Parts: sequence; C-alpha cells; structure tokens
Amino acid sequence: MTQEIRLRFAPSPTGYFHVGGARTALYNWLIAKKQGGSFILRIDDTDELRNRQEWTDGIIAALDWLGIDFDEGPYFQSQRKDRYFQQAREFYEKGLAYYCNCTRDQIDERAKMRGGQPGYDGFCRDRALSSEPGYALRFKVPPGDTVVNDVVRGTVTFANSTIEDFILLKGNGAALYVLANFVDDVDLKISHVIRAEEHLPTTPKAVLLYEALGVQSPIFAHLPVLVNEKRVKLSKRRDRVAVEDFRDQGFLPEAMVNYLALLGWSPGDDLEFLDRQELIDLFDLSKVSKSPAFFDVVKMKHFNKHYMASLNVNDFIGRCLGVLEANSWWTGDESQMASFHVIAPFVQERIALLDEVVEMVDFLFTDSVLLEVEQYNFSDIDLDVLSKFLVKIEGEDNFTRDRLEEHFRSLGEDLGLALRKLQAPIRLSLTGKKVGPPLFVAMEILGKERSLNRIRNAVASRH
RNA sequence: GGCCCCAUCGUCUAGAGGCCCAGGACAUCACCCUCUCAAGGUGGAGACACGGGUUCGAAUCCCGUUGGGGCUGCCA
Repeated sequence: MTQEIRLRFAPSPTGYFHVGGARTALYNWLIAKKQGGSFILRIDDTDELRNRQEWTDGIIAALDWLGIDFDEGPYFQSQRKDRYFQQAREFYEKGLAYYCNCTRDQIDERAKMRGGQPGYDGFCRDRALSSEPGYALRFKVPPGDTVVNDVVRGTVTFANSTIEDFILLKGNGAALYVLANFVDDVDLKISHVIRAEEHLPTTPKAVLLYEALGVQSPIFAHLPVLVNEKRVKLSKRRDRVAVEDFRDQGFLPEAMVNYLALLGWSPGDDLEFLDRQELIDLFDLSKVSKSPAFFDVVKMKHFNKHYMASLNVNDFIGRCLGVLEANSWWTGDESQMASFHVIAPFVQERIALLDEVVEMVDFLFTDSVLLEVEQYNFSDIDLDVLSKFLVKIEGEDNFTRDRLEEHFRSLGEDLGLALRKLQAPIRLSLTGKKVGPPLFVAMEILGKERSLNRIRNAVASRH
C-alpha cells in the first residue's frame, strides 16, 4: 500500500519573500515532481497581527516567476479556525490537554524561584480548569522520549521532560502554529514535511500530536538554514534578499532556481548547470547537506551570466524590453528594434544582469551619454589617431563592420600602434564609454553620418 | 543557562575506511588569445577545527574539546 505523495510549502506572510523560502519551496516542488505527487501552497496566516495581504500576493507572484507552480491551494489557515478549535477540543475531551490561566509573568516568576530554568512548569495540569475566556489550552506532554526521524538529520531524540506543556489554543481561542500546522498536514494528507532547520525543535511537539491521535507522521526533512556573511540566519529585516529584488536587478528565474537548488544540495559528479528537468531527475533529499550555507550573490551572478548567454537571441531581446522601456530615449520603434537586434548577440554574451543592457546600448539611441567636448582628455596621439581614422573612412561608402575593421587595421599599420591603443579614443568619442560591444558593429549601426559626426566632435576638443 | 543541530579551500561543495600528500565550481593571481569589455584557454595560491581512540589503514567510524548555528513567545 503506497501512500500518495503530497508536499506543501507553508510560508507565513509576515514580510517579503526571501531566498530561503524560495529554496524551501523549490525542494518541496522538486520532490513532488520527481515522485509524481502534488505540490500544495498553504498560507500560514494564523498570526493576524503580522499578516498582510500584500505579502501573500508577493509570495505567489515570486513563485510564479520562479516557475514553481502548485497543484492545490493556496489554502489559508485563517479560514480554518473552527477546525483547529474542534481538534483542540478533541484533545481536551480525551484528557490529553488542559486549560491554563497562568500569565507569562507568573510562569517566569515561578521559573525564577525554581532556579532559572525558563519555561512552563505544568502548574495547571491537575487543576481541572474548564474553558473560560482568556484561558489557554495546553497539551499534556507524556513522559518518555520523542523521536523525530529526519531524512537529512537521521534520528533525533528529545527527552519529553525537556518539552514543556505547549499551548494549543490561545486565550482568545485561536490556534497556535503547532496545532494549526498539525491539523492541516493531517487533513491535507501531507506525506513529506520539508522545511528549514529552525523548525526542528518544534517537531517533537508535532510528533506527540500525531502519536496522541494515532495518526502516522509524515516524513520529515529539515534543511540547513541559509546564512548571511556573518553566518547568521538570513533575516527579512537585516538582509536584503527578497526574491523580487533579484528579479528587478535582472536575474533570470532559471539561473536563480539552478543556484538555489545547489545551495545545500549537490548531485555529485561535478555537475553545476542543471535545467529544471535535470534538477527533478537528480534531486535527492538524502543528499542534502546538514550545514548552513552562505547565500552568495556573486556566484549566483555567474549562473546568471551562463543562462543569459544560453538564451536564444529573440528570447534575450524579449527579456530586455522591460529594462529598455524604463529609459526616455527608448521608443521601441521599428528602427530602434532593428538596431537592437543587430547589437543584441554581442550584448548578450557580455552582461551578467539584464539591466546592464542599458549601459551597453544607450549610445545607439541617444547622444546624451556622449562626453562634452571639454571632457575629452585626448593626447596628441589620440587626436592623431582620430583624424587619420576619419580620413580613411570618410570616403568609404560601404559602411560595414568588415570594411571598417580593414580601415582600422590599416591605420594601425600606418601608425605602428597596437590596435588596443587605437580603439580607445575611437570608442570614447563614439560611445562616451571605455568599454562596450565591438566597435565596428556599433559603427555599422550608427551609420556613416552619425559616426563621422561623433568623431569630428571629439576631434574638436583640440584647442 | 537549557534542548537540539552542525564542522573539507575565502564561498558552495565532491568525498559514504584504502582510488585523496583531497576533486570541481565561484572569487582571486599570472600568462595566452584579443579592437575594449566579456567569453575561452593554461597555470598558481588556497581546506579535511583540535585531541584521543577503533583499524594494517580515517577527511570518512566512536568519544571528548573547541567553534558556529537554531530553538527556548498565548510568532511562524
């Protein structure tokens, strides 16, 4: 009898969606796909004070952008309060839970007198309090040990004596995380719970709940946390690691997915660049590493450059449109599109991030990026190069990249100068920059008239 | 403090007792190629935290130490 494979990603919408959550979602999705199961999105919004609709929307948009699609959901915990309450009452009626009216202060006070160990002491366990407004419902933790079988950690044993009688229902009757999670995982028939390591300490509580109800626990897997350069867990407040920020910076979703998959997992065999299907085929939870991983944007950029270069040109062009449109000089008319098509392949292999496209091509579409006459700081040699190059190309009617390069090379021979020296002043006068796409392709696009004008203008800097 | 997890180059990792005086990738350095940049090529530097065991043999197994991290909320 095989159990259905059902995995869920259950973020709480209390902030922007960061890369750690994205990786957790990805790993769940990967297993669901690999095993032909379902991937479910559940929004854990039981904390009414901190949840916001916009964060939920952001999570869904980011998952969509990454190509992590879900088969069911989103389900919202905020809509299942009655069910949690009902389940909690069942625990109470079976004598597995009890009401407690201790305040935090009283609990701390007693802990202090006991000798420092913080935590609840079971004060109300045998007081047989009944339900009243303001009373919390606590689970009666039995004696013994609780074992968590974890695919990445192995067997982890907790002494129940170190687990306090935890709260199921708050004084206002609302469910707490452990309860809501448990009920939903049972109701949704979740087979694998894959989440970050920070949840490991609460897992025995969930296991206790499964045991109390005689329900089989799902398979657990706790992933190593993602850390910042200081080696502490990535935080929404401290670290700028929002998925949407990376998207806006011009990262490609396929690059991000590939990089994220490798943060904490490796397929072996020195494999690095894996597409979605390869990821699905090779992914293996038992090979997930146990130690925290540093989220390295520099390395992700390398992945991005690779994926950028592998795009077919039309795809690349399509993805550039968004960043081009943010510039006033871009009209997107036929002429501009034609120019961009010509330069695109040369740009594509040079940039790591999508928005770098702007500085690579702006000179083709606007004069505003060119230097002012007084800003050129040409040497006599530079000026000599420019005027002699002008002479050579002024009479050229076939203004193509090949012809231009021939003139350029012959100029080098004439002057006995290295070509790298020659191109510098030409590029600067033509593009206003020291680096850029191949010069003669650029000139071909600019055309004879504009090219000559720009060089003449630069030469005019001589006084 | 308590409970739990973790520990290979700066970073991500390969390594599941001999194939490892430890391999790959990013970053870094040098050189080559080259109209700039990028790409590519070649080469360099760079790690098994420490101490005990077990074993003919340990990065790999066990114990301890140290270090780091997570949790410790009527947050998730």
